[in-house]
Amino acid sequence: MSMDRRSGCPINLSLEVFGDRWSLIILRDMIFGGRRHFRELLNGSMEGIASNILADRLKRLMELGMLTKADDPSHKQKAIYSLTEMAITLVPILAHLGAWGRVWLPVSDELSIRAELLEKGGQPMWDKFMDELRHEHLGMPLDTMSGPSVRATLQAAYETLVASKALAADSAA
Amino acid sequence: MSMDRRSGCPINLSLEVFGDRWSLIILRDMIFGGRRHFRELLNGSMEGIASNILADRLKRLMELGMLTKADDPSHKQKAIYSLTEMAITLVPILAHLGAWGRVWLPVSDELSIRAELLEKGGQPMWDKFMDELRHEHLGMPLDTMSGPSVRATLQAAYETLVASKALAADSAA
DNA sequence: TGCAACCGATTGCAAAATGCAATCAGTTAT
DNA sequence: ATAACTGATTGCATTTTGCAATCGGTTGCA
Repeated sequence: MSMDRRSGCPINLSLEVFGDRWSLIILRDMIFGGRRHFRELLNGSMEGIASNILADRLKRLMELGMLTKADDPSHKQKAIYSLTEMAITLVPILAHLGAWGRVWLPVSDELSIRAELLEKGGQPMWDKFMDELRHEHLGMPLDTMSGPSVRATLQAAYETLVASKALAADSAA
Repeated sequence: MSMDRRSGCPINLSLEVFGDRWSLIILRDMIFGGRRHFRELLNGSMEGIASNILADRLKRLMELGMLTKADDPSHKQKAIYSLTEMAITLVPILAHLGAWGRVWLPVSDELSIRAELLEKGGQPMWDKFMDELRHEHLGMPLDTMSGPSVRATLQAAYETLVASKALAADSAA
């Protein structure tokens, strides 16, 4: 990986980390989708990432310190990718990014419900989510065990909306 | 510009808008640097953008609704680029991005002082800044005229730091 | 034991994006 | 007159991307 930096500006450096069309998509799928394996990321990606691009970005994100890789004890070939603290602290940025996109871009209802809830939940919800991610990826103890996980909450809202949309489409047909 | 979207996910759509290495740099220079003209952006860019890339991105950002272009009455050839509301609302995202980069990436002291002040100022400072940008780019009245502008405050802090660094380097030599 | 499915990648290749230098025609200041 | 400056455009070499096929090894099942 090229380590030549264009400038020491924080925004520029951040852009050099995830200013491409795939890195943040992969992190999104790990954070919100709970994906940890290559194949999960490959097949689960809504946007259809190619396997060579995925391999390249995983390697790059590891070199940047955003991910770590470990052997899966249940399968000699399987690797488990984990988020580092550096990646987990992207949660507020992802929340803002989703909120901005929801206002200004042609988002789909189903896919933006998560962003809406995350925006409404604000910093307390982001803190809870980051705490859960630290537990899941770094093995840290959960600060507080209060109700369903943030990811489960978001996922449930998404599935409820998809189901109600399907129902509406059925009754219209 | 290609309008085919990979998915309706807010994060993905946001990434399709500025998930490249230059778009956000240009917006940064317009927002924090106050640049409005092609040459200002071309020569003032710390990262050294090429003129063809700049022309392409300006066109693209206009098509996306992030910028508008107007004639400069003082010079028949000059064009003035203005931020739209869509671009102005990126301020909190840029603030978060800068804050994240300051923590995790090898930023330079001089260039990160702005990000530090913007982070410490929080939402009130971001609101004031957006208000000033609306005045500057959209001709809207200033809500409150209170002290120096946010941009001037950030710029002054930057210059003070550069001067003190130069002084320290002199005394060491 | 054979075999299909699955594992994380890698390879070859075409297409697109990028970076760089030179250049453009029109405008302005001297 | 002319030199500098305006927002670009062009040509070209290099790099990155996207896609499809494939790799060698592992696993679960018959």
